[in-house]
Amino acid sequence: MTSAMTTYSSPLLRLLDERGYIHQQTDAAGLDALAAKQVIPGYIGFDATAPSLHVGSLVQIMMLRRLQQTGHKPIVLMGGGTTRIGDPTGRDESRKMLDDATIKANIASILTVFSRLLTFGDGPTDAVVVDNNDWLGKLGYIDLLQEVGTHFTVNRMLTFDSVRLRLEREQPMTFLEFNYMILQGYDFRHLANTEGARLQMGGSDQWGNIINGIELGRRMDGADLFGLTTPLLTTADGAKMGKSAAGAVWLNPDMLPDWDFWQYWRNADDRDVGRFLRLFTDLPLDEIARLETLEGSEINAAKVFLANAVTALCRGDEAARVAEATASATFAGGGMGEDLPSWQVPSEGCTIIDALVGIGFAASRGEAKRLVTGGGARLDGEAVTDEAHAIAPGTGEIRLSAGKKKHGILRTV
RNA sequence: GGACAGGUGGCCGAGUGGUUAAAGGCAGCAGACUGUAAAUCUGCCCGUGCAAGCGUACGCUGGUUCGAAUCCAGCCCUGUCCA
Repeated sequence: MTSAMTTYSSPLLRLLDERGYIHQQTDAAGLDALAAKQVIPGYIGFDATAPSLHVGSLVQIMMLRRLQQTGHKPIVLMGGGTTRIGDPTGRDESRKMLDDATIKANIASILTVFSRLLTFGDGPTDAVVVDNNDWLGKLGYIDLLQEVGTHFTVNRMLTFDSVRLRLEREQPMTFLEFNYMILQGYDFRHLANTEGARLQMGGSDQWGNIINGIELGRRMDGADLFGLTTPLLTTADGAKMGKSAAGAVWLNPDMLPDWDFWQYWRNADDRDVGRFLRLFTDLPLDEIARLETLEGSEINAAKVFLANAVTALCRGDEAARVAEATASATFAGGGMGEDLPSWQVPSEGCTIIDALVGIGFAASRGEAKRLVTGGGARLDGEAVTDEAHAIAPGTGEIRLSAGKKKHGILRTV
């Protein structure tokens, strides 16, 4: 842990420190000195279990961005190989295995977001992408045991949280999963040799895995490697970041509409605003300091700024602009914006229940009925409590609301 | 391979023949209060239906019974201990 008193000489660590990225470091002074005198290739590994990362990974991506902003070289490590095993960290049960084609497709999809946040290329500080399947896939079992296995003791592996917790809860851990940390450690050593990587970053839950890599590099090559972790991001009310009502807050637009992405940030807890602005935007610190002292309804201005900035970064300026316009039309004006979800009412008309299900505000007809009965459904701002309430065709665009925050457009033409 | 314990709704966890669509908690949704915040209070929380009801559901497959999440058999999976 770093204290606020720490002063760094390198722009990299100063920036990371000021903006709240640092949780633990293996050798703060050593890394600071190195960062002050040379370009540091640093990497973070990402899982390929889904076609998109969600906002829980955004801190990590932003760290790579900060690395590049301060003149260093980000390496994006896609876990094509390790995903075939499955990281046991933080999981109380094994997860299902993915086939190679799915993993490949996931990686391609995940990478689309990175291109917005990082500059890729061949230059000394340009970001590069590597896939650990390229080297782990080639490693034979005997080679692995001989090369890497001798540097790990089971005694120590058993003390790792990822293993220990599983055992304590009497949950199964397969031998396959048990090997995850060995392979992940090997990644660092490999990247140090092939890409000159000196720094691995990650969430605080990756601390153990990172240490393994540093240790392995030291033992096998005498390399001097560094590790740095971010605090585990939870929202102010204690929930893990990245989950919302509808599920995960995905970074890819095809998995979550811009409007919902924008709303996620707009609805942030008061207490999170300053922290999020520091982590997820490039706004200068004195400006953030000003915004986060806003109180009462004024803090909403800061939330709008946050939503705009993060959406622009991950989805593009246009997406942010449209979402904000939609929000001000919808919430302030009581009207409708172009970004709201919409649904075409069938030509013969339908009931409000059909519309709620059709537009996706209710998962089943029963749920829609409960919503109506509970007084949470509104048409053009008027509460509708009659389940049979009909929506006639040919009455133009009607604003359908479910609760305070979900709004959509019914087209009846 | 053996002994023992266990597999319940998104999660945790009661339930050991009918009153059980299954206690309680968490998460979630809605209402009130607010600022599209938090906290608090209230209601809801398998599907379908206006409803009565019907259909699904307690690891899987069979069986006993008027009736099974609950009893029996076989199988699958997990844990602990033993070989």
